[in-house]
Amino acid sequence: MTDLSTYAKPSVAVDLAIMTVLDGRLKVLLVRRPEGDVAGYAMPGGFVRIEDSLETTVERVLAEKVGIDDVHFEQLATYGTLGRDPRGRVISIVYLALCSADTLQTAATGGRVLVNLLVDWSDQIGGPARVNREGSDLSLSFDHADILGDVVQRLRGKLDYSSIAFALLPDTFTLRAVQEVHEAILARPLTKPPFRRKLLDRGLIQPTGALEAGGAFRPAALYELKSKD
Amino acid sequence: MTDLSTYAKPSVAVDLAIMTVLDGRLKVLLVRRPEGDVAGYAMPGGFVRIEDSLETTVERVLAEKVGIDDVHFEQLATYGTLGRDPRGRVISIVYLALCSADTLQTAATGGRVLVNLLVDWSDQIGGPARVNREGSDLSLSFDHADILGDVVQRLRGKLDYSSIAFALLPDTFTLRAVQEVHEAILARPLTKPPFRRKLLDRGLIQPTGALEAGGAFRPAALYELKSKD
DNA sequence: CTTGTTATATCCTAAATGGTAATAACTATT
DNA sequence: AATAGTTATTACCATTTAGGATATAACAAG
Repeated sequence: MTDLSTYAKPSVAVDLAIMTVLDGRLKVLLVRRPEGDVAGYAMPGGFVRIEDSLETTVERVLAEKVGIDDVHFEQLATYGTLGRDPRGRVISIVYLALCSADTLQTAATGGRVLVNLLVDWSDQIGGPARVNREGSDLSLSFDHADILGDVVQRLRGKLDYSSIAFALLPDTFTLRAVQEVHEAILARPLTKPPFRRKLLDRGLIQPTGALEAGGAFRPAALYELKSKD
Repeated sequence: MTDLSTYAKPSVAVDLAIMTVLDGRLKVLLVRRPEGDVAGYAMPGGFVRIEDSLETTVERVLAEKVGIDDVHFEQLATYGTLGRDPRGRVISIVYLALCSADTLQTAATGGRVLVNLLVDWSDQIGGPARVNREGSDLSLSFDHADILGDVVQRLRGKLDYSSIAFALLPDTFTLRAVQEVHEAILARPLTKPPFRRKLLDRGLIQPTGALEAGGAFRPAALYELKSKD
């Protein structure tokens, strides 16, 4: 290998797809870009400093730009096409961050908005995402429409064999709540009994013994994630 | 966002896990690192120049450092832990590259070696990889043992729903050859009839009409990938 | 023409899947 | 206190899928 400082270096950033499910819909948190800069709405992100790891950078963006912490996040993919950022050569490492809806709603102030995220099924290749708020579509900056399309596709693929759905739920939850999260991500209805069976057979969750409160009809049992055993 | 040139930038590299199946074993192409540098064997890689896209960099490494082209490759993950390269801050974007065994064998000259790659199953979490050649283990540079562990895990996961297995085979192949590739990657035997059925039911391949030549017993039918329809 | 070996097809069992219908449990109302 | 209304949970069935054992077919070599 050659000396590390011989050539001009690209900039490296992390971009965060911070997602949740609210009212049966998949949402993502975007920031409105300032005037005079690149137009539209974008995922929050920040540059990776030479003394920070990727994870540290993610946590810094979450804290400083979004004002939340303690959320589950995982790396998805890295985008480095030339010209994807008109201001210069930027390579973006995209992370998926998941948290419950109430946390995100409090974070959606000022230039931050929580918007609906729509991605077609279209022969399991996905395609770019569309975002809208109160009926009107918003335009996405950079290549973020393509990225968010990929993000949703990966989310759908991981749903069955990972435990990401629980990252979108509070500590205790009903089986119906889990199903609603799955339906929002997959954008299609699921039938209850097989869903319950598969979920319980996976052995990831256990009943707490408590029941859902406040409902008008028969209360559902509350479950929680098993601790690792 | 801030000005792109305010802070010192990390270096960005691509590292290639160039893999094949030979004699029923999963192999990876490594380069012996020069004396006086970081010790051990490593994946071939190169720095991402500011005027090159990630894909261009991959193709450059394949051509200049390995001497092959026209191989299937796809991005896997990005590694950016502090201290993973003792020479400086390097973020590595890891690509998986797959090609047929004969291509790789001709490339394995000089400092390049084609070695066995072993990763335990261990409760589907993977763990670090081990590599050996002619019975003796080789030591891996940097964090490449951990990376190669992740690589094999991803390879195993994608085997059933993607067409990566065919990237390891010549243009026409027998069903048995496909099964051998799967068995080498999964490191366990598979039963023939269900494997054949699932493979054919997926509709990705079609018989060419020709038969395998040179064998001592009943020749198998040759298949090829269907063109996209 | 026989034998050895592998390729391919047939069949069976068990498990997972997708769904419908019945029952249970609770709230709210009368 | 009884009843209606709604949802949670269970029971059950039909279909498909996976895994595997066995039989048959096809070719080469002697």
